[in-house]
Amino acid sequence: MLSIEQIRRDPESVRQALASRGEDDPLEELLELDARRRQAISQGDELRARRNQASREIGRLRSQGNEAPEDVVQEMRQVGQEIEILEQESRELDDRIHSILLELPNLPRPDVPRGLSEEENVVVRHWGEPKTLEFPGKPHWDLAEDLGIIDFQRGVKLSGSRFYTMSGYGAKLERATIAWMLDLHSREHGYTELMLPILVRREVMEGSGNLPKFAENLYWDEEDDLWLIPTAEVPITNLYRDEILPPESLPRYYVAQTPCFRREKAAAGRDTRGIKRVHQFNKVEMYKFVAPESSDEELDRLVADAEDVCQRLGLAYRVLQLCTGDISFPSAKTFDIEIWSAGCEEWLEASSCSNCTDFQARRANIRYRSAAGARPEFVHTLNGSGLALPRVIIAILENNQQPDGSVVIPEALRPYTGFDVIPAPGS
RNA sequence: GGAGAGGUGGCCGAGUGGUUGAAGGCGCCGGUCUCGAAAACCGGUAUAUCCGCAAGGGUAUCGCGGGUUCGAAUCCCGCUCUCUCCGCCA
Repeated sequence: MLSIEQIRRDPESVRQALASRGEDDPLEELLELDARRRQAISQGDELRARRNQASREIGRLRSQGNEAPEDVVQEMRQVGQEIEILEQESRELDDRIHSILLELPNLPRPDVPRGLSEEENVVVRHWGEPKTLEFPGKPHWDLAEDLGIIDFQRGVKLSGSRFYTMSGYGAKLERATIAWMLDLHSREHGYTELMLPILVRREVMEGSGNLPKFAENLYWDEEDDLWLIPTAEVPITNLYRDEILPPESLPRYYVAQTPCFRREKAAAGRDTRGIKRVHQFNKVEMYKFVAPESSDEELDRLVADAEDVCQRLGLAYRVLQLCTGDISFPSAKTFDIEIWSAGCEEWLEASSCSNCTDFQARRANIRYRSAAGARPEFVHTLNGSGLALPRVIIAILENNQQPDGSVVIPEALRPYTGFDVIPAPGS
């Protein structure tokens, strides 16, 4: 959520920042509502001050055994009604302001490349040589099906399109990759591992920015009003909701593996083959709560931690800085990591690392004190995949496939898989 | 799912209609004392919002929402969460 104070103080730069994202701004309406709201509050406060004073006087008289003067009581009864009207007015204005603010995205950092579509994203670096196969390689949907490790038909039988099942070597490869990534981040990069609920309350979805605007991409249980998370970012963001963290408690780094659920309504018809875009997938998510002044630097280190995963798996990748029009709703600055996959011959987005500045912290009311006695400030939050499983599995399978259809397991994963190779079909 | 108990400030805990934003204690911060520390003593210690350059002042907040009243932490109604016991259950 954007700060109404900032909008009041400097509407022009907020307007420009929103325009750089391709967003129409409602600032004029917002400012007018805000002015009216503040006026209603002032008037109400003034009346309440009068009433409090009179009530105190009545109390004093009563304690001395005297009756309250009837004209004062009458007048205060009148004042009470006026207060009620003003209260209702300011509550309504507040609701309207709040609901407008909930729909506005974060403001891009000044150093984010300007542009309205993904065409304007900037490749900031490459690592590794994109793999080319010496033989006709298969895309993973053929490869995995031939190996008998992914069953698309039976996934559809259970749950419909964009669902799949994994078995045998495939299931073990996924589990091993998750365990290895969690160990890497927790043992070597300083993250604390978490196990989290994947069903969350409505307000938790609001805190992370997924509601109210993106409801159609979420699965929802109506009876209990619980929502299936599209990423671990959602529960982690809300861990410290409505808390004031003491000094010295930042930064905090967390890592968690959860299933992620996405309806993919907006992408209907896209990427329908294979496991690149599915309704349920596993993801290892990194997350940071940091002091505002350090968030840009922390983002760079977050990206580096995600890159480390790719490097250790020997996956060639490129890092993109997303332009103003392509960063996600809560983000002020985002880097994507795309890994090369030799079968379908494309760059696959395996990680998206964002600095959400105080946007989620304001929504979820997460604050901290920089020093004992200091005024509470909103923290900055960052999130990044480290990494998203299906796409890592795609790249591992496609890049490491052999002419006979077998797949060699990356060295780093072998202690976790317990096998070095997924044997060729029929062997 | 059934029955009961309960949600007060960073924590514990008092408080059943009137100068109570809230006693007392703990914790924390500052000071006195000390070579230094401990102890003791003194003082300070919530958040949000509005007005104000500031100093300062007003208002709101005792789980949440509503009601009664000149006035609600205190009374009434609804909701919610926690705990205990029973039932069910991986």
